[in-house]
Amino acid sequence: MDHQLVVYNTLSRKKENFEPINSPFVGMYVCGPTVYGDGHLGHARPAITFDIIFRYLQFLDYKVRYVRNITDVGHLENDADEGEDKISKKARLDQLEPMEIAQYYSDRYHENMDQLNCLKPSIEPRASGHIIEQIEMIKKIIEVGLGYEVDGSVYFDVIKYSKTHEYGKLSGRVLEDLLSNTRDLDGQSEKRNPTDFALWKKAQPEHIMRWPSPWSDGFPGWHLECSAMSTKYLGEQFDIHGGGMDLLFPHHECEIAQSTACNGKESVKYWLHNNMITINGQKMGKSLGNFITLSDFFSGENKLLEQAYSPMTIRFFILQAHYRSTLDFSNEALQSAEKGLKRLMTAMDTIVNLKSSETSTSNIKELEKKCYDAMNDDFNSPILIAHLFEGVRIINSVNDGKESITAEDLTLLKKLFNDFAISILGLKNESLKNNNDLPDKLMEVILNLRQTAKTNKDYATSDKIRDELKNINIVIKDTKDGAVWSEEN
RNA sequence: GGUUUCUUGGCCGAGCGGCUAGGCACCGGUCUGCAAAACCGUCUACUCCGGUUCGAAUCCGGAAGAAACCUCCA
Repeated sequence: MDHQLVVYNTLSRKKENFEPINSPFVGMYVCGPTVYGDGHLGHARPAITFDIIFRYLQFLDYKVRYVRNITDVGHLENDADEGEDKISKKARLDQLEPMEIAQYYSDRYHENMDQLNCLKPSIEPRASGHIIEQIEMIKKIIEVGLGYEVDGSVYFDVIKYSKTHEYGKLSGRVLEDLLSNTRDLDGQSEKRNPTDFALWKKAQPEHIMRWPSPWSDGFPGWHLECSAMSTKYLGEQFDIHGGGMDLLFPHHECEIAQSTACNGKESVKYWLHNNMITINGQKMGKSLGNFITLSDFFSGENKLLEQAYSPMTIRFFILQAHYRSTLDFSNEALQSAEKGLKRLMTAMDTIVNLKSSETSTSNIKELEKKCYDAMNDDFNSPILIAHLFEGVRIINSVNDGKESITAEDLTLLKKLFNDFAISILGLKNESLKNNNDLPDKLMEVILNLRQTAKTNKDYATSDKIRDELKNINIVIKDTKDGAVWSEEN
């Protein structure tokens, strides 16, 4: 089957046919978290967005190398020289080694990602493990004359770069505007121009995270790691670079400048950006302090939450909106997502026992095509989900005997749900049926019923329960502390 | 202030010039010991004002409102 996938490229602001540089191989780099705090709902968005992109590309038989970094080198909180970085600050406050902070929060992040059923990236490089690569990159940039050193720090010369390249092409910014519109310069910058950005920063005495370099003991600038690590693992040119829209400027713009300066050519073919999750119409973010952590969602322990929401509810909620649209958080929206997901999952249980007939009242082939079309149109998961609900309607109608389906169509329908709901959208049934605790929980109910019967001296019933369980090799033994059960072979 | 984007029914959320998006909620019905589920049906839309067009939620112009980025943020 030949499916033309179309993706929206931020660089061209258009949908483009997806054609890998070196098919069937696809390289995808996504900006990961800075690990100095618990992951919140906003972090789930890119993770899930690029998870379904990863899943779908693999489903289309591409060989995908998916790289998502962990930023464990603290970025400066502000551009002033005496700025402290986020990880160091947290470490100082908690009296821990910065790497303890980074380790703790990356573990938490991974746990959340597993809960959300996000596949692990192929490579998850850490910035701190690639200091050498970053230093080499700075050397190259200085070599080509686009980096300059001032007192142990190295900056990228944006003005000079823009003479031969278009700085601002990704975010649609014009350098002159940037220069005239930059906010207050916070004084004492060593930079030649306010638009220049740091490649290497000399560490102040109190700065704990530091590495040696030809220029000073310090740390790499905050855009450099992505350029260095994407080049290392995906090559000088690769297919997809993803991340949140808030990273568009300056982060990704600077990445382009660095990589281009270094490699002499554009490195990324398709730039993909997910939109923000909002709360009361405003972006949910760390700096605004209006975020709700993923763990809070799963436990329900947050003032803003009326109840707990399972990881799959969160996943489904996010997938019900297109990744390039903002998505507004509310309890009402999450509750309807929860119900919708349940309906979908119930139908997937129903389909297993569905009976086929001579004829079909629905066109499953066409439904399948619509599902492919939805995903091929820039990963339109909400449309895909709408089509899956059409499938749900069919399943329920057939189950009710109001519609019919042939054996062939039934097989196709099962495959459709398996492919699109499970493999591509990465949904999974969280119901008890797929829960390992189920036997224990069921036996508890049965043993309680039997105990009630015994208390009522209804020994016929209590014996019947014991005998019938014995028939399926479950043995009940009455002990002083109550009944226990075990499996006999 | 600059750049970019958005404004759809009770809520969420698709839509890219003509065809019911979908989910949740509501209402009516079928089914039902009760409850739930399921099924059928119904009802609420395209911020406003102009224009292009046989025809616009969809294209163009204007107005109002909102957001993101311009500083770390997914």
